[in-house]
Amino acid sequence: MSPSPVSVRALSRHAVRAELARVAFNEFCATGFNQVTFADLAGATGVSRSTFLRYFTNKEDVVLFLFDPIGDTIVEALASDSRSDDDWHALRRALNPVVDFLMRDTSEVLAFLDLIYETPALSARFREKQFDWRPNIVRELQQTSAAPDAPIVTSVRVAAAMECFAAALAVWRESEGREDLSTLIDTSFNALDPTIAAQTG
Amino acid sequence: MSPSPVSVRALSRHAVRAELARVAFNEFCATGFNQVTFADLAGATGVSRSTFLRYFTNKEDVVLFLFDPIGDTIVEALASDSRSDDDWHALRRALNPVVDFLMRDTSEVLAFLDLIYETPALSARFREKQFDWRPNIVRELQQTSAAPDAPIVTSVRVAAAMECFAAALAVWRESEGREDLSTLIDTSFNALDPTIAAQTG
DNA sequence: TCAAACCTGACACTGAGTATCAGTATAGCG
DNA sequence: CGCTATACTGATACTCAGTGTCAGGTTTGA
Repeated sequence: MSPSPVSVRALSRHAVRAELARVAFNEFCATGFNQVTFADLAGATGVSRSTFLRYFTNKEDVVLFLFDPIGDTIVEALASDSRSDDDWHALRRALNPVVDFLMRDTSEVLAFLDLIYETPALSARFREKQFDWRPNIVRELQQTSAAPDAPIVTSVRVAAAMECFAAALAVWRESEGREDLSTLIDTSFNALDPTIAAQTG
Repeated sequence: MSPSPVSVRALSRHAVRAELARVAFNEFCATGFNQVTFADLAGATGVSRSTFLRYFTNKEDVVLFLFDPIGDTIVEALASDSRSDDDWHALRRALNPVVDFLMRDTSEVLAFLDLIYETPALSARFREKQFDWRPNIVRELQQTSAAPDAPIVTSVRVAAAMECFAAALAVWRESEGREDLSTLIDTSFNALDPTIAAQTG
């Protein structure tokens, strides 16, 4: 038998990671992110500090690694898009699977966002993570397009789209999940479209 | 005599800060940002580690504090704007004084940007700094406008404008200052204006 | 001249993140 | 089944950023 594409070790590693993160998240919520040390987490999870640190590159990643799939989700959505219209509408559509992903368990996501938004260090890393998604998205858009625009043009559109998503997510959290995330994203995207959002001045 | 608005101590502090930063910048360029420790900087500047740390909140700030005035510059530009048209054009105009500020000494600014862009920790903090400018800009826009839009709408526009600036600055640096920064900013802003940038699809 | 405010260097401390190493468990192969 | 590669683990030691405190000295403003 050839080595299985998903090795047993990788599965185990994934499971351990999830369990460590689960326990750690409770600690963070109870005591505050900055107050909890790796030594505390080691004690709470029953694993050594060394081992804990081997599963996460830094403390913020213990919370934020859950959002890692989003970047790839966007890229894949763009790849499987018919691309009959412009970048902006394609980017808007590419966020739909992300919304689906977040809506799988809204109360869990809201709990995570609460912790993130009230912890500056986590907010900062969260923005970094979103920033890191951009290059792949830009590349995908440029490859898919029949007549790609200048790199700076595509980059700016992607950056703006990600900021629209971020702004919508922030408002959605403030509403404690009561407002509709898709509608908020639409509002954000329309805010940059002068043909739709005519201003009074 | 009433206490002078700019005290002698504040002046001194400002001068010391500038000198410390100047020496530190040379060290960073010569040895690499991450390789230089606060102990090294203390040695190079002839001041104690404690004192050095009292002048800067963190290592990144030693380099980035030079860009602090930009946020206020944008707000002031908006405040003194006639606001005869929409947010987007007002934001574009508000960047003109920033361009002037950066063009006072292009070679120095380019040297700083080189160090920043090749040091991930500095890039991240630089983005954080730009992010911190946003709330004040949003507030100014909302206060100035006769009929302000919803907060999320203004926030998204400000975020997009700042990303346009960042993208233009990055390209300007890549061109080693040969391209025109104002033109690059125009290109960025137009990339988000579908009435101007008609796409081929 | 005096007191309050401030600056400085020295020192001690916490905690994140890195690196190494010996011992152990496991996967895959003959 | 046994062998060997490889990966996981905990212990330990280390570097360095950043915080806090304290005593001694300097400046400021009255």
